[in-house]
Order: sequence, then C-alpha cells, then structure tokens
Amino acid sequence: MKAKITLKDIARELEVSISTVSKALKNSEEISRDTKEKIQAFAKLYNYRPNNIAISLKNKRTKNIGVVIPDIVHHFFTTVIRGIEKYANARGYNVIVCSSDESFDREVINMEMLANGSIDGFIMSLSSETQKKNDYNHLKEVTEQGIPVVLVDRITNEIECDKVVIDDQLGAYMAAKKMIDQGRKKIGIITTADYLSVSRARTEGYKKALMEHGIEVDESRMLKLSSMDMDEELIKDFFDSTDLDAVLCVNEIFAVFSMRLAQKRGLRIPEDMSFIGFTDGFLSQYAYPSLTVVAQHGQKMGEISAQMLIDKVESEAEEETYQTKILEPTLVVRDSTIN
Amino acid sequence: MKAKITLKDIARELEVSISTVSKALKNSEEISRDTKEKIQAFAKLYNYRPNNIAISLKNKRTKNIGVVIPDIVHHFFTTVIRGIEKYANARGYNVIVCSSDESFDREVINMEMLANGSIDGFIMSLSSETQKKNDYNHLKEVTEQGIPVVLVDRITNEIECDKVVIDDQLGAYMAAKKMIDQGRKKIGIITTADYLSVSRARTEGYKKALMEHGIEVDESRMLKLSSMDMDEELIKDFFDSTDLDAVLCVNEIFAVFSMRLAQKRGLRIPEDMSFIGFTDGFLSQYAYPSLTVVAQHGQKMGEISAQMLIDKVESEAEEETYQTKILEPTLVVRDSTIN
DNA sequence: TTGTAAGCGTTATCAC
DNA sequence: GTGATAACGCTTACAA
Repeated sequence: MKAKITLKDIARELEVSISTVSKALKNSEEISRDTKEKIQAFAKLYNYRPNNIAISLKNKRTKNIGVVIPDIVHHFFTTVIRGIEKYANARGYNVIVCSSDESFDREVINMEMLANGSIDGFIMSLSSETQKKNDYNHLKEVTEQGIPVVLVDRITNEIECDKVVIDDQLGAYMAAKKMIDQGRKKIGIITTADYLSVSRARTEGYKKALMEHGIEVDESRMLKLSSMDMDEELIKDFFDSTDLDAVLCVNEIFAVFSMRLAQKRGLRIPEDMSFIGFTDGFLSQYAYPSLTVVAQHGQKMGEISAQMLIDKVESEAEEETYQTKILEPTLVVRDSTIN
Repeated sequence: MKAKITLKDIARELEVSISTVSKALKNSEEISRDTKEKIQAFAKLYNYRPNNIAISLKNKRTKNIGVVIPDIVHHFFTTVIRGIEKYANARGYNVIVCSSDESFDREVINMEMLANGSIDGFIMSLSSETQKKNDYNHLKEVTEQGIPVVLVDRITNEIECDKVVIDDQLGAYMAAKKMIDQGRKKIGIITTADYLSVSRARTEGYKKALMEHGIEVDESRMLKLSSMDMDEELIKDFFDSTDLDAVLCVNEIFAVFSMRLAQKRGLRIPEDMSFIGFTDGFLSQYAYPSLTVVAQHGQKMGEISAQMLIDKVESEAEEETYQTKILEPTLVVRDSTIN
C-alpha cells in the first residue's frame, strides 16, 4: 500500500523546502528550471495529487455542492440531479446528494450537516412536509450565513434566493387546452393536496383553461390524492361517480395507474377517455397506450440551477440580486390522446 | 449576514484560549464548571458548529463516501443509492454521487477527483465501457492507496475488494424455471452484450434452467441488444423469425418494450406469450399487463454495501480480508405470466 | 532562487 | 484549571 504523498514528503526527499515544492508544481517563475524539473518529475513519478481537504480549508471553498431533494427514486428528480451533476462536474464541482425523503426533519438535518463547511452552496427542492408546515427557518439560517441557495421545482416565496421552475400552470393549461381542442367537455383532474406548490399551480392552469373555454369548473371532477398513496379505491370511486371523457394527472404514476383502471372497466383510450400526465419518464414512454405528458425538462432545470449556483458561489460581488428562471414546459403527444 | 463563528471568535470574545474553548465544548473534565457553562452558553447563542473541513483535515477522515454508478436515471441504481444514503446518513456519513454515464473516462476522472481526500471510501458499480475494456487500473490505484472500495452489482474478479451482488444466475434460472413449469417450451431471452457481468450471469442461468429441464438451448432464441438502444426493428425481426411462447428479458425496459411489440402483433399476454423481466421498478408495476420480474433488492444492496464500506473505513485493523455478499433475488409474480 | 512563517479551524499534548 | 504549541496539507507574503 503506497499511501498518498504530500508536499512535505517531496520536500524531504528532495531536500528542498515545502514552499519550493509548492511553487515548482505550480510552475512558478520564481523557481529555477532545474529545480522545477526535478520536483515535477518526482511528483509525477510518485503520482502526487494535492489534498482537496487542505485546499478547501485554505481557500474556504470546497468545490462541492449540496443537493437536497425529496426523493431519489423518482424520475423527475433523477433527471434534475443528472443535469446538476453534468454541469457541476464540468466546472470541477462534486455533487453531494441527500434525500429528505419528503420529511421536514431529514431536510433540516441534512442541510445542517452540509452547511458546516462541506459545501459551497445548495440546490434544493422542498419536501412535501416542509411545504405543508410552511417552515423555512433552516433555509433562512443557511442564506443568512451567506451560503447561496437555489430552489428548484418545489419552491417557496418565503425565501429570497435564486429559483428555477417550469411554468406548471402553463403546462396544465396546455394539457387541458389540448383536450378541449379535441372536443373533450368533461375533463377531470387527479392531483395532490394543495400545499404542494407544483400541484397547486397545475390545478390553477387546469381551471384557467376550462374557464377560458366556457367550461364550468366542477369540484366533483377534481380528485385530490394524498401524495403518492395510489389509493385504488378512491380512483375507482372517482370514475364511478363522475362522468368524464378526459383526465389530467399531475404526475405520470397517477396517470398510468388511472389509465389501467379505466381500461379495466372497458374504456378505450384515447377514444372514450384521454389522458395526459406530467413528467416525461420511462413510464409514460412505455405505458400502453403510451402517455401524452407535459415534459418538465428536469435535466435542463438541473443544469440551470447548477449554473446559477456556481456563478453565485464564484462571484466576488456581494450583490443581493436573485432571479427566478421559469422554463416552458412542452407537451409530448403520444397515444393516450388523439393526435 | 452572520458568518459562521469559530473557536477563535469565541475565545476572543470570552477572553480565554482557543484550547479552553475546544475543551469546554467537549465538556472536558479539565475545565471548571463556570467556564464551561459560560462558553457553552455563548456557543449556543451564536450557534457554533465545528467546521467539517478542519476536522477532516485533522482526523484524515471526511465522513463522506463516494458513490460512482453508471447512471442515475435508472431505477435500480436509484434504489441502490437510496439504500446507501439511508444507511450512511444514519452513521453520520454523507454521500457524494458521481455518475460515470457508462463511460470509462468519466469513471476514472470522477474517482480521481474524489480520491484526493474528498472521501473515505468508494461504493461503485462498473460502467459498461469499463467492463468492455476490462481495464481496472483506476480501481487498483485507489485500493493500493488504502482507500476501501465496495463493488456493487456490476463487479469484476480482477479487483480484490468487498463485493455485493445478487445471484443473477439464480434469478434468471428461477424465472426460466417458472416459465418451464407453466408448460412453456419455446423460451427466448433478450439480453445485452456479454461483457456486462450481470447479463452474462443471467444468460447462464437461463441456459442452465433450459438444460436441466431437457430443453435444447437454441442460439436463435437469444437476442443480444447493444445495451440500451431499444432497437425496435431488431426485436420485431426476432419475433418474426423465432417461434416463442415466453421471453425472459434482462431488464424491465426490454421487457415492457417487447411486450408492447408482442401485443401489437396481436399476441395475448400471458396466454400466447409470457414475459419476465429484471428490476422491480415502476415500469413493471404499472405496465399493462403488469410485469413479472426478478427483484434485485437494490435498496438492500445499497445498505449492505454502505455497511461493509463504513465498517472497513472505521476498522483500525489492517486485515486484508474481503467478502462477497450474494443476495438472493425474488420472483415477483404479476400478470405477464400465468399465476 | 530558495526558504521561513503565518494562517485556514480543529484537536491533542504538554507545560504552567 | 488554563493556555501555548504543534500538527493536519496547502498557499503565499515576505525574508534571506
């Protein structure tokens, strides 16, 4: 086992001082050609690599960014992480991923853990519990310490920081409009509790589309599921008690699951009932029929967040200007709606 | 903006020495009750938190573990990460995730980046390119430096280290046997190139089951797709040219995709053709019909890897004993096979 | 051209 | 009971 070699080791072996070694390896003009060559050769031979931790301590920069998301096992967040990682790595940053598991406490713990020097900034998406409690003190503390934060997707107005979202309302609007344009009149929505910022926005967009097209918004056509429960009975009841010819779902799991229940009761998709979901994941792609969705461009969101964060981290300027980047969703038309 | 407070700051404010502060905050016996209380109160008031980086430098322990996987946007790996994260966090470790994107170069770069002090150990799953090249020098270097490595799922015999896998061969065997037991005689397999350790093992298991039950292994019933291409034509040709009543697929995407193609040509599933895939993800669960799969227990694998890694990291012992943990897969029976 | 020393924030050893 | 000092590995201003 050949342990990592340090500047000190090189200095000792070559009988020069540590600073000479340091400078030589940085190709400093100060050092003579001879010495530099000797030191560089030695360093190369022994595969010297500077210790990141020491550099971090010195520079007060870790080149790590902390990502706190509600759930890793979720296609959308996964694409966000991929975008973050891609961009961050290209700029020499590492990504520390922590999942809050939709829990407020875990979100707080993870942030505190990382905020003590481990990272230069945060990219995060709020846990549902946090949005429900509406308690953002952990975020406030972090920003007050001067640690930059970028909120993605699940955001809040309570915190001043950079934000990246897609226009969820527009997405739902586009989806509902699509259905209306295809002659659907009895359009339902399957959504989650209102405290989730994105579901709220999507429900708004849905309502807006109906209203603008002279369709009455009927509460009985709106089913609210508690988060990810996938309560089969509730959906069945919904289908039993409601006359629908189209359903908008706030995520792809709701959509694919409901499609199946619809099929089981003999409905043809899209002829009898058309479906649109959110999140352009594998499920939508490979469902049968394939699902028309509002694509959220998670990877793009990740890249942009990472860019905003790193720019802020590296900017000397002490300006307190924050921006909110709103991306346009895209409708990906597949077989669950008429083309 | 209230910047982070350090021991030095506290010492200055309270007019004591840094070491007194350090000891007081550790509740050392050496320090008088009075001083301790004063210091602790002050620290609490100003929300003192020790700087992780400084501690890392001192202890030569980062409490970070590096995870290098081929792809984050992949349900199986995602569950592995979740398991790692869960276990690691519980033991006070953070998880730095890097995706190699199935690329050898990115795998090498990421490992080098992390190996310079950022992490205490690695958990990794080899990229397909690495398995293809069969080049593991980057792993050798890391282990020679004394950094513990745990390989998960996509492993190699070239490296001596702890390993965690499921018994892929057994999984495929169980799946094929299930089909045989249900009277299927013409069982095909859709797999990937042989250099992927898991696909190879699964193909072996498939063959073994056939042979043990007196069914001839027919190369024409074995389709090899190049990784994740999802080449529709190839699968169609396969179905055209081969007479099959059951198909085993080495992942859920292959399975769900082929099921669709089969359905499109009028085959009933499972009556005319039954399907079994690998990976118990959302796709399998929500496909129509739902897919019978070999569950790989990714989360469990993640937890075990993390446990093995952290145990090794924290063990003083310099013993060079490595173990390979082989988990048993489980067959999750759904509607794509007869019950 | 090379070396010394201070400092990043912490802990541990040893002296007072 | 308290504090000075060295050390972790590196950078850099300042001496020599």
